[in-house]
Amino acid sequence: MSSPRDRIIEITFDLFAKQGYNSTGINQIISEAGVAKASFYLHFKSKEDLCVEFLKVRHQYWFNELYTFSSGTNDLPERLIRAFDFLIEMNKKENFRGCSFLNILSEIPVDNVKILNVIQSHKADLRNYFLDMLKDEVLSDHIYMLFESSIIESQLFRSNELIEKSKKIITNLIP
Amino acid sequence: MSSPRDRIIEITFDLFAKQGYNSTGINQIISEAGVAKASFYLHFKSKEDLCVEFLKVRHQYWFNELYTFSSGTNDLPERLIRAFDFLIEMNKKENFRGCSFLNILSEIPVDNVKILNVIQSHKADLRNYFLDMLKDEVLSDHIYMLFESSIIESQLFRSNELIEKSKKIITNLIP
Amino acid sequence: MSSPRDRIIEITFDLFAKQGYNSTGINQIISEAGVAKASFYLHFKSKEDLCVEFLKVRHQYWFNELYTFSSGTNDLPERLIRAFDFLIEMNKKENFRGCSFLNILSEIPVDNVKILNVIQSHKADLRNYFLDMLKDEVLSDHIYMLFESSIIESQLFRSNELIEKSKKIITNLIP
Amino acid sequence: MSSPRDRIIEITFDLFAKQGYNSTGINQIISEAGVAKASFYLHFKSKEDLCVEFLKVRHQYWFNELYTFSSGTNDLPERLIRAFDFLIEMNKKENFRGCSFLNILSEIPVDNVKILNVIQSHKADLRNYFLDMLKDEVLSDHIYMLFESSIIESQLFRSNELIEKSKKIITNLIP
DNA sequence: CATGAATGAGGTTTCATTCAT
DNA sequence: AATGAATGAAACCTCATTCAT
Repeated sequence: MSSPRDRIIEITFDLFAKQGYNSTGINQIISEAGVAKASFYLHFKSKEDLCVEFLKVRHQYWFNELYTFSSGTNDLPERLIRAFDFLIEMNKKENFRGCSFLNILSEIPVDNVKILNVIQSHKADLRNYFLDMLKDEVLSDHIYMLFESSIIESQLFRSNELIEKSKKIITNLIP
Repeated sequence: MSSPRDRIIEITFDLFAKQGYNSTGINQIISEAGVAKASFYLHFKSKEDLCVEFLKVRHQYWFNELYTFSSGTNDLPERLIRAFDFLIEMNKKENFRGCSFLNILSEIPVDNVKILNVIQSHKADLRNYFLDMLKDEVLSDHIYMLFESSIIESQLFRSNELIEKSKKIITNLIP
Repeated sequence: MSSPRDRIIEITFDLFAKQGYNSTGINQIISEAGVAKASFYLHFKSKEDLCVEFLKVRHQYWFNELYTFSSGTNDLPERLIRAFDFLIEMNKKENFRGCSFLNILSEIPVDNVKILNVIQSHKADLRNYFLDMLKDEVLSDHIYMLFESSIIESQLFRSNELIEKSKKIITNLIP
Repeated sequence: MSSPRDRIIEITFDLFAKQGYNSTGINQIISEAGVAKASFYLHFKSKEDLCVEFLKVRHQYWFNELYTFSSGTNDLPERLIRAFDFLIEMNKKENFRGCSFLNILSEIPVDNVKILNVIQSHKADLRNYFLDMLKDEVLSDHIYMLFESSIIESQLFRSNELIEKSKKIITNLIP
């Protein structure tokens, strides 16, 4: 059996993504991880600290999945389309729970800089992901914004409709 | 002095928009509204009910402000640009708190259909707002998605940068 | 049966005096008072608040008992002696638990002004009690200090020895 | 670098005197001493044990300082006055934190005999300090009590006023 | 229509101590 | 002799909601 710390992170990964930050209590985490409460606080200074750790793990996981999903082609438009198909895949896997980073952004007080920084950093990386591919800041940000909307609107309407529409739109945008 | 119900709604309007749904407790609401606890539950079956009411009021308010801000021109591109300028105005007024509807979407459990419906309805109206103007579903959804991203990204980065970029992009999109 | 608030105060009165401030938890108080936790916080903003309330009640009680015990004579030396006999009485009744005010003074952080003020106020009243009787500040403070020591030393040694010695001393001090 | 045990004692000496017994956690002690948790319990059976050790070290320290401060004169009244001036010096050095022994007396449960004995022993030594000087039990206990009050009242009122008053009083007491 | 007291369930965090290595 | 992870129990406090009046 894995270490308490690992079990906490594993369970947190599931619960935060599924239920959100505020709806997931320490009690549920330690209970499902089979860990004593004091053990939790041995490894994480606070729930906020756990959140930062979660976001970092999620960041790793999410980009890994994206890379894996998009690899296998060097065709630029194809790679872009695959990024959006990745969203469809994630919606299927996670039942339209949207973006953990944006969800937590909505849950934290405006002055929580520690968490905000991690979220900003994640999205900055995503912006760069598109910029690296397209080498055109206006175009890449354009697509980044369609990508972000695609996540949110599919979460809102529990549907991939606008993701599909985005795919069509960007097909026409790319030279 | 206005009725207890009105005072509750008025205060809720401020607090939910400013602090979010979960961070605003019933106690704070009734205390700032100067209303007894039981009086609150006389007018609202639950906090969820109040949330629905809040979203309806917010819906009214938000579209009124948008209409007011966009009126005064019949030029199509100009009206579109003004919609985005309205976001800048709101960010200034509400300190980059983002969209109350999307924020609450992130805060509620996935199975809360009652609230979800109100949020979906609001965003459907917004989609129609652009569709009515543009009469082209692909184009209007395209702009709708840029609009949604503009809200979220400005909330995330506490900056109007991507709103301004969107304005430039749509200028080139409109025939 | 009395109100929850009264039961809380009654139980607190016993527990704080018997066990001290830090050794008495909210859980024990509400459990012995037969009151829900939220009911406690309905009436007291915090444990610190309860402490202030306790000290005020204790202040009332203690001076009432002192007055009662010392009444029945107008002879000055006799009244003074009775004040010290009152300490013996209290030690018997409360098993040498000493002074609640001084005990709590030792338990709070140095910067807790709210509680400190109440304690200072109590002791200032006691100093004035002797000053009013003796009309001589040096003499009254002299006796006040013997009185304070009498409390503490009897608590420390679980004995009335130094109270008795103080009685002999002040008999020689009074003209 | 000194041994873990010594570092623990050194840090404890500072923290217990500054923050009190209950407000100082084992975690803070080992963290500031740079010692592992288990190493602590290797040297001390319990926090209570550490407390006993602390009181013994404090006892040594306190009397040493008192002797040092009072030496340099063989004049009896002068030596007595210096004892009270020593209190003023300690208040200055330790910011009116009072007597560690009496503070801990207030913090421990009434039935903690182990710690109680050490405190009683310290104060018995202090009583003997005055008795050895004065050879008159009534007078020495009289002054001992003024001394004890002086400590406590200066802690309570964050002022040396009653110490100064005690000095005047005892000047008149000594033949 | 209005009230304020009362609640059960849960929140996050910290305590002194022990165990396996 | 030394360690750091793990713990059960308890700390103080807040949540949305209901009840008796």
